[in-house]
Amino acid sequence: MHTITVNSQAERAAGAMPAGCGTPRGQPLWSSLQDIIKLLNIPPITVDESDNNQPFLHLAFKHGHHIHSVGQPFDALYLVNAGFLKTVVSDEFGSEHILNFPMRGDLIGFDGVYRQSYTSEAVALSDCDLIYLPFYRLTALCRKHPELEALLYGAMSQELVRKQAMIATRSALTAEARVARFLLALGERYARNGYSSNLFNLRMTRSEIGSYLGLSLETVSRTLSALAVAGMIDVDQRTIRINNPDALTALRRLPPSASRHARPDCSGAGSKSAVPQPEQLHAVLLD
Amino acid sequence: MHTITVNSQAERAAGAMPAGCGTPRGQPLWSSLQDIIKLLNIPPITVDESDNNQPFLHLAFKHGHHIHSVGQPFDALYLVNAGFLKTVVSDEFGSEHILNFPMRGDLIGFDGVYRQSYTSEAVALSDCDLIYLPFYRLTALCRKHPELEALLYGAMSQELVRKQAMIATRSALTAEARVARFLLALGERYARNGYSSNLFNLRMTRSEIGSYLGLSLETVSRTLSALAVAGMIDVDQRTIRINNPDALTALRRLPPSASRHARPDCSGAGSKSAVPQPEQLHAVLLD
DNA sequence: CGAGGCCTTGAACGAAATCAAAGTCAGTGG
DNA sequence: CCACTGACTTTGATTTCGTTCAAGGCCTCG
Repeated sequence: MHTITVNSQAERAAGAMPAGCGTPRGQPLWSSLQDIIKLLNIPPITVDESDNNQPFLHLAFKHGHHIHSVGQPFDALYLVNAGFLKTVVSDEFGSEHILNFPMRGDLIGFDGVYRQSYTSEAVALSDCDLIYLPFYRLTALCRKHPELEALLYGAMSQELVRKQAMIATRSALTAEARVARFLLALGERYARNGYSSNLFNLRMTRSEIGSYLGLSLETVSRTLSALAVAGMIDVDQRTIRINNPDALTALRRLPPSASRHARPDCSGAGSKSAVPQPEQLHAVLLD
Repeated sequence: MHTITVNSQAERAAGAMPAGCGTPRGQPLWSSLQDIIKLLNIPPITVDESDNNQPFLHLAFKHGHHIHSVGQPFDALYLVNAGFLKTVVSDEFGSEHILNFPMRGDLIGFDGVYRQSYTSEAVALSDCDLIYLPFYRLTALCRKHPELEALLYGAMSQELVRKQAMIATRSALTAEARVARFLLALGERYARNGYSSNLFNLRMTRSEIGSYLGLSLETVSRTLSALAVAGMIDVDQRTIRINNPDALTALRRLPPSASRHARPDCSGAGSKSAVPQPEQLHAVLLD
């Protein structure tokens, strides 16, 4: 891996670099194709030496900065090497909808391929280290390496599948279930990167979680409190501890029409009192 | 174009054909690559003669039949040449969520690339004529024709952008606005295929529309009635006439939090009558 | 210490879901 | 031809989950 110093502003002004505001990092400035493949959340493959001689640039983005914005000409994907971001679309009224919270191993920018300009914006929620992947270089490599090509098609398809699942999830689950699953999914993603899946820090505000889940920030807050009261999690500011992942997994809405015959009260397992805990979670825990 | 007769069941059993239940059509049995490119809802390109000598097979699917189902091994995309379909995902409770209503020019099956098996199912809502596009053939051609490759990446990206828009739309719009836009979008798609954009037949049930829009079938029915009462459309069973596209376009929710400072009354623009149409659509028509 | 985000909690409201009951239509078979 | 069946649709009444509005508390950072 080389270690060079680049005046990013100059290079980028010259059109060799992204139009965003990222700057090259200090330490590992370049990554080989093989490094990149290993980083992806996808079964890795091996490519030959020769193609590892043209490494890809790392860019650093500070907390709060934009990686790309809506309408900006598309030229590259970004692979997250470190840090935490959000991707956002704005509707015609100006309200924002968060699409994803990318982290290490995630690719950003697929929506720009169509029409050659980004339709969403990506914002760093922490200081980030991203690998800059010019799309023409990527596709050129794909023509040489069918396995890599399969990887790229696969990654785009995966994005699609996630969005499909998101759509289905949103209209099928209650607020409680959505928040519960959000926490679980986040934990699993942290776990994939070597962190704890049970104890972690949210990097985003309640409002951002709400936007992602299609809920108001108040509902998110209330639900977190409710899950905490139920003992499934502990909440301290943005620190979350998951005490009972199984309960969170099982948390669901009384399905639209089914399970209406289920016993209406099953939360009182321990039955600490005759009081049916009226407010609490009107959800059902299926064993 | 060749005109041959094939025993589809035999060929498919031999692995040369899709596992679905489609059968080759009678008339135009094959399409050239160039035909296919022209059919796509994407700026067309031109490919040289040689690659038009290996044409793609057409398959006929009867109303109600499955093109592919969840979990079925992925091997191909389908391009709709004629007919009307729905793509559906089922959640863990068994409830179905409609993702799209593909018609002429639309591609089906991208979700299968990841994991090499379909995560959704596609069902014919009318008799259909689909072009069977084995994915390996497609990608092989893409390696030879960078423009075609761009088309394919672009089509996948477009899918992604649509889903993103869908997510944003669903949480930002009222039932009225969602139905209104659904009708407009459907009309435009018919128009692209040479039909009227103002007078057409819904090919799907209220329930399916509801599933697509994240609404109950009752809400869809009520909303159609309300739009009709408001004079924006006429509804006769599944026949829809759009009388006032502009009104439908302008129909929207009072934005969640924004525009609360906007004048609360701005519908009286044209002010055809002093009567504020009390119940009707409590929506706002922005000029 | 003060200001401004961010978060929590309560109360009331409201959009759409759910429940319920007719009504319409196409196709079937007597 | 017409009654019958079953799927689809409409409409009404009621319920409910989540939003909106409101107020106060907490934490951070300058």
